[in-house]
Amino acid sequence: MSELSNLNKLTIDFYRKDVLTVAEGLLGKIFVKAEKNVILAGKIVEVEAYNGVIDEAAHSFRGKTKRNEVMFNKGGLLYVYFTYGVHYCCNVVTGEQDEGNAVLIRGIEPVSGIDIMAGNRFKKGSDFKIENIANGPGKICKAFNINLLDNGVDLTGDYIYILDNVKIPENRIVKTKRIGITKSADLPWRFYIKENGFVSKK
DNA sequence: CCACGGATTGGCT
DNA sequence: GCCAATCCGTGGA
Repeated sequence: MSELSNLNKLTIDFYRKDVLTVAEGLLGKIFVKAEKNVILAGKIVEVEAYNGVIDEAAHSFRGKTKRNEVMFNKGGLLYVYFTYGVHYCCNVVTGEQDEGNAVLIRGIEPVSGIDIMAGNRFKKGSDFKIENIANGPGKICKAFNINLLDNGVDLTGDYIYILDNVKIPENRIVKTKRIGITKSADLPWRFYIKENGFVSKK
């Protein structure tokens, strides 16, 4: 992969597309959180698409609420939600106003600020595997220190953003059913990079 | 009002 | 493999 400084930030055009197109397109891109003194960054290796119109598993399916209102904006925002009373998960809002579409980020391969992310995830001094830092949606938010304060952040800004990178070829992408849901469970809307060790589950 | 379960994770049996 | 953690949205009484 190129140096991060050589990569361009994804622009609004990327996000205002169909949710499945954006989901697949996000694979291989570099998710970045620029904190005061450190850059946290990693390659997106696993995602799931959620559609507010035809997908009962989407938070937006039953209409706008305080929790999910960010999902109904135009694409290009970060949607963060709190679940199981314990974890945060982060999503990329896609498409047009009031569609309620978003892509859940489920797996990230750490690239920069790895020691900081490990510190966010594990007790100081404990042994860990780099593969286990951000191989799951809750783990990603812990590693990147993302919470409800970051809900609605503009991804075209300078705080949390995504860098363009080489497109993952179609034959390197695995498409399967989504994980951990019971409604609309058969939709093949999970995408991950084949044989990548930072995917949450096989 | 109350009960239930969720786009999860990690610890313990 | 099982289950607690622990908040909040949803649905039924």
